[in-house]
Amino acid sequence: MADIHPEHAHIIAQTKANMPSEEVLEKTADVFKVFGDKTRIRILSALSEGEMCVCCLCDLLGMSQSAVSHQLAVLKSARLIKSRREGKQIYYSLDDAHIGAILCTGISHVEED
Amino acid sequence: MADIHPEHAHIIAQTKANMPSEEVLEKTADVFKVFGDKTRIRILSALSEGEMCVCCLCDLLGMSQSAVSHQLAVLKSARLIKSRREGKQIYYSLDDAHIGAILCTGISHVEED
DNA sequence: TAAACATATGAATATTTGTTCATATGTTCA
DNA sequence: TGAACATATGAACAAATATTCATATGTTTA
Repeated sequence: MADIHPEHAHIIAQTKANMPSEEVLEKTADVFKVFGDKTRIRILSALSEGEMCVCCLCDLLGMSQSAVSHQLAVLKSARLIKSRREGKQIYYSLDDAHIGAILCTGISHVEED
Repeated sequence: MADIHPEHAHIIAQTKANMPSEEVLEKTADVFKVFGDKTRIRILSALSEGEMCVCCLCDLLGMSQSAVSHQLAVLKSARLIKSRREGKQIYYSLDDAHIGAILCTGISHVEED
């Protein structure tokens, strides 16, 4: 491993000073981690069109109810989606405008290649 | 697992029609997956201040050269960063303005809690 | 209230992934 | 050209995670 060159020391110090706290960086990574799964992205993409119940999501995704519910739980505990009960069914929707924005930015980045 | 209610069928069809292709969704998840690690977020955050060589990153992050290089390889193969050689050292920087934007959006989302 | 329905959840398994260790590659300087 | 330096990389291991299976919880309807 290389030693730090003296002339780089102040750049390191300055960069360190300008960076967000470790806590913020860790939480940010955790948010992106939740976006970083194909099933969850498909769910978020579907919900960006409007709220939807679990059975519709299962049909739309072609996945088991259990797998979908597990991922919904992950999304909800990260506060990317929220839920609403109507009778026997539970409707999910994006929690926040930020969520749709982050999703869109990511999709645009991919599509602009 | 529940059956689809007939009155939901058209919502499913319509949502499906409006969603990006499976390929785009998968690539989008892959991009976010790369953002979804604390070490890589710390690297990206540091590079958002300007280019930096590997040994500086190691010092800044307090991590081994090998661990940092492995993550730099991941970031580079996903085209989130690019590199430039100057003598013995290799300088890394963000590949694209999009990368900084996505990072900022995520950090803002976390900080606004 | 019992049965049917919609969804949630714990445990187990298989896969993915981040770090370490050892070593290879490529560059400069004496 | 050989030694020192800066970085990359393959293999191995440990930790994290997505799905399946079985079952539990909560709601409605007959």
